[in-house]
Amino acid sequence: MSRYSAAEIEPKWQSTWEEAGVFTATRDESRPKYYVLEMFPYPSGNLHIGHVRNYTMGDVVARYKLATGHAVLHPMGWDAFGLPAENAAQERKVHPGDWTYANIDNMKSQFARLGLSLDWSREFATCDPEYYGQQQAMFIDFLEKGLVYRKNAVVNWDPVDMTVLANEQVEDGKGWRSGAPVERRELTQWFFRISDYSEELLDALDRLDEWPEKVKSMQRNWIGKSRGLQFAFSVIDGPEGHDRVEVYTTRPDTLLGASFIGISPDHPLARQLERDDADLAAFNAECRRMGTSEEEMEKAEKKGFDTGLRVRHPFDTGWELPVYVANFILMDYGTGAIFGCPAHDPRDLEFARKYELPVATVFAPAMGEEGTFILPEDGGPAYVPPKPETVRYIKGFAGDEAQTGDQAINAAIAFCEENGVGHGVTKFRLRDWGLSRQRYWGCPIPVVHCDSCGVVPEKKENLPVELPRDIDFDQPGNPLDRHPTWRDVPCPACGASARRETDTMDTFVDSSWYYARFTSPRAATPTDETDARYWMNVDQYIGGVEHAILHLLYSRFFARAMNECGHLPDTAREPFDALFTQGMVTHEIYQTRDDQGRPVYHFPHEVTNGRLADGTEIEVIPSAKMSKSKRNVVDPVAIIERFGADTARWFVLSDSPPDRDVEWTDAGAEAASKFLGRVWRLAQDVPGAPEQGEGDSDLLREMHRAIHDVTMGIESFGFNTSVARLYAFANTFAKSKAGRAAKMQAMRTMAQLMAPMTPHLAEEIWEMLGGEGLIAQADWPKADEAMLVDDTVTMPIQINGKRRTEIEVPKDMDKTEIESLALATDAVQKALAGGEPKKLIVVPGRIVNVVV
RNA sequence: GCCCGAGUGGCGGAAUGGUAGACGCAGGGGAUUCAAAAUCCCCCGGUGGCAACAUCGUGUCGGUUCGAGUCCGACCUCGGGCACCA
Repeated sequence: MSRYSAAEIEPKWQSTWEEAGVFTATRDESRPKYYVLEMFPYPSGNLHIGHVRNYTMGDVVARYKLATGHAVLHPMGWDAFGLPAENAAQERKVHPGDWTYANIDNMKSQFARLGLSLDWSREFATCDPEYYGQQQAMFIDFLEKGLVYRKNAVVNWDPVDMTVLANEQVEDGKGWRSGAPVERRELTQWFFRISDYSEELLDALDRLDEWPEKVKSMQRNWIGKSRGLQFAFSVIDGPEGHDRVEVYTTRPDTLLGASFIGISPDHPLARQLERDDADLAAFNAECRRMGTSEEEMEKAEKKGFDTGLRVRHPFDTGWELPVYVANFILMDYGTGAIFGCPAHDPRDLEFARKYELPVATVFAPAMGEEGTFILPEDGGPAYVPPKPETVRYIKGFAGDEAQTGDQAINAAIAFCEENGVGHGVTKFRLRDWGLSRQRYWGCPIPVVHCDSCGVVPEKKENLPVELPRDIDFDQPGNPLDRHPTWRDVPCPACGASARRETDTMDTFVDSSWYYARFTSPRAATPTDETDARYWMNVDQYIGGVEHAILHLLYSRFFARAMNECGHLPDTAREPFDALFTQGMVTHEIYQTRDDQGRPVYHFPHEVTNGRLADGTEIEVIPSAKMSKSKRNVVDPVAIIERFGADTARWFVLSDSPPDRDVEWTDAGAEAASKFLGRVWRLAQDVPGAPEQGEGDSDLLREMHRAIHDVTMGIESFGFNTSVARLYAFANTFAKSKAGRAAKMQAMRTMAQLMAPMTPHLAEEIWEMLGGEGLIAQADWPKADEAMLVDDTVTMPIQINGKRRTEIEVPKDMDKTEIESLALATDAVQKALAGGEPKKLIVVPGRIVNVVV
């Protein structure tokens, strides 16, 4: 008997599939189409095990859909622009393009060994001029439609390296390379008007039935629709032009609990006041030294600066409130100014206690529900019940004394509108999408700055605006800015000498439409109408939950914007019909520190028994998402070399549910390999099995159940249960004494059921057992419903909810018969001790519960 | 800090509100073998018991229900996201 050798059979079938063009997607109006897409990878240089998991899952779906008669589109490409290439350029003196394409070559060869059912003829990288040229064309369309504009926005500025830093490059408020404290700097930048679509992006979530609830929930919160009151406090003796401070609040019902006004350090009033107030200027400067991330702002100690200004309460002109500049107020949200109500906001309470401001409770728990309620002014915590909860208003001014927060808010808005104090407004948290990056390795923004014409889009016939090849990273900052010739171009409008925009696009732009480009990757326009119409939408999108908000929201916006510019049909405004977020593969992080105490990370393969090769002991940080920067990644190539691709595929699908994180350990790959060997041997034995056997129908019954269960598993993304089911089927098969014909049928079916997961092994068995054609193109087996049900069923009998015994009954036995059988059992008789049951629950086919 | 998840044997996990622990790993025992590898078979949550069986048990505390891993509330721990990592 020959041994199962993945090294021999896998390349053989991979070339067979390729030669037969099995996975080339072609439009076929006679078949239902199915577009399955996994989030394309960043070409870091090597596949990691997370990729294997992600792409194997997509492959299972793609192969299954092919077997069920669909025209399948399953493409692959590269999310190839981005920071790591520039980091490599600085650290290793390689050109970002060379580095990227070399990585792509390497990863593509690793991909090939996994035997994925990908249509490689559609491959592209986002850094291909052909791709980003089309992106530039769309940018110009967006510009004409008013979907893009320029405004000022702050960035993290490293004053030593003289460069803009990504949030990731800011550590504890300092630049990661220079160690210099980061400053906020304002630059004129390009923005997409995604906020114009807030309402639509929010409403459409309700119709995304095949998206995970958690993702929709995160997007809803991110979009952040709120109803509130916008009104103004009048400033007493304020500086010229600042006699009012506009405030937005979602809790106008707490107006009588107001204790101070807080404005952002970037608020126009704060900027005005700091001109004549050195202390305030210093305070604002300190606030501006913080990084730009919301997380950093929220975690920072809450600080304020009393401007000395006072404002009048809108309900009582004699009531004056102090105006503080506070470091936790975002200029980007609302009006950049708030009123603080310490009794009902933990952050305001912390602030009020720190600066000894008054605390006044507006509402308390409803009558009879006070419990151990302590007034915030008496040292209790801020009282923030859910808005639908009924509370008792102590300092209410609209509506009943007892009402819900929601009712009170509505009543307060109505009251204020009637009395001329502001008006109700709906606001969204979602901000416009800043796409400018002051970097080289991205898609150039195709506009020209002309002294007489202003900002002028490049002519479409001049696209793509290609990145210059001759650049250097010897100095920090954007090489495009200091390139000797690239910037100098004639104005597309007047022909006078002008300057190219040197900002490039956020890489999220690249990944916001690649799914559409895959439908016609070589088209001379961004998309081809016929192809887009046929293939869109993506029927199943698969990727990491870390993309739950930004990438998916941006893509949803982009599809709408593309639709409005005629690049996608109306039906594709919502581009992903179904979404599956697979869990991450996690691994421990191994770290040492450099001479300045900064962390240095090490790959798992560099670590043996907690030490590096030179004997340095490493710190172990608990498992976290695998990431290039933390180096906690595992090389799947080593596993493929040792066991083969099928084993790697089988292993990543088994055990953990696909949507849950899995911690990578070496244990188990061995077991997967053993199992595949076992199936192989079982298949080899089939032709030699005796013609006549016993239990043919039992084996076939089990086969039909396996078909049913494995199919359900695949359709519901429960690949781990499909795998478990196949283990069980293999166990049954191994024990079966059935005759040759039954075994043949069962084994061919097993191969088919395994084919989406272990396609090479499946083809080999299929061929060995005389299957017709390629298993990759064979029709998916169908379960015979009649074979799925048992004639008898085991019913557990509970006494007071605890299982005590069981009875075996015909599956359609009626309730009263089951009742009498159950009551007759020894356990029930003993429990009843001659008495009557208090209650008897019989769920036919499921359970009997006797309450005594 | 805010938003979203997840917690079940030694381990990964299974379980339409209905027998908790399927399947796999590790472990133990056995068969085969001169021996080993490979393979095959059996056992395998804790406690008590020779056993039958009893009892406890799904992060913690409380609730709903005839019945809760599953539903509700509070908390703890871990993970993801927080707009320039991708």
